[in-house]
Amino acid sequence: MEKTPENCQVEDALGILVGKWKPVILLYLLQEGTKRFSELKRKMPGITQKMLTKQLRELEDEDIIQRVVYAQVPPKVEYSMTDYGRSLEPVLDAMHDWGAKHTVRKVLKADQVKSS
Amino acid sequence: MEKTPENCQVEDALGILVGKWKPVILLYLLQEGTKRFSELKRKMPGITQKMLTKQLRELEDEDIIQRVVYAQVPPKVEYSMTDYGRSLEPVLDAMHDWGAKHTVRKVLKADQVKSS
DNA sequence: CCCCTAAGTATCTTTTTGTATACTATACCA
DNA sequence: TGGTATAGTATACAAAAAGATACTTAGGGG
Repeated sequence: MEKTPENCQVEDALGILVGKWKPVILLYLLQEGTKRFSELKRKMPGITQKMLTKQLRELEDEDIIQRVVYAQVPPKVEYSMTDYGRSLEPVLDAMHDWGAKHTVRKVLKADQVKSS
Repeated sequence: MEKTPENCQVEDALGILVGKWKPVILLYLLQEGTKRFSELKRKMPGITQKMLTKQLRELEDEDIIQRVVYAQVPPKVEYSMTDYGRSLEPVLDAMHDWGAKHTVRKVLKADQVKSS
């Protein structure tokens, strides 16, 4: 597909990735596989239950992740990437690579300020 | 740099790209080069002056774009990508590619619903 | 009986984003 | 003398995202 501003598919990917916690959730699921709700929560101190639930629901609604509920008490719910979700990996990779360089640059800039 | 959730540089790129109009602005500047404020505004019917100004300022603060003011009346201000900004191109490409496939998929899904 | 756990809901408040509208400066043109 | 154009700022307001806190459900352990 042609890549013009009028025809901006960038927004679609952006729409899925935007959310304070979504990238982190996706990286966890991509790299560490299936995770329970409580495991994700423990990994992200600072997130509230409501927020985690909301982000997971949104990702599930987009078919990026899969939610499996076990009928037991206390509840057990597992989340994992769908095949479709895994197709986002190149995007996350590109962002990560850019971010890594960006971080280096920020450090250099901060350095310049200090030594001036 | 290692790619782990704890070390999430994805957010940096995301932080720069998020904003209702930023991806479109960047695609315009990347693909069509230097643009005046009013040209960008005309290209994006629906954006308010305040919003366009704000998005441009934020991109400028991140050194993604460059702002050149000509001392004349009526005012003339030109915006263009910085070299650093151009380094975002792979990210935008990855997102665009994904978005293009995603669009196709959405169409197929809508189709399934109709034929069921 | 009461408390614990896991994975949530339900409300309410705050913060962040975005929209709408009006206003400014100043050279040039008729 | 008054209108036009450009690139804004100021102010008020609406909507969306995020955060804080309390409540729920039901089985198992003490």
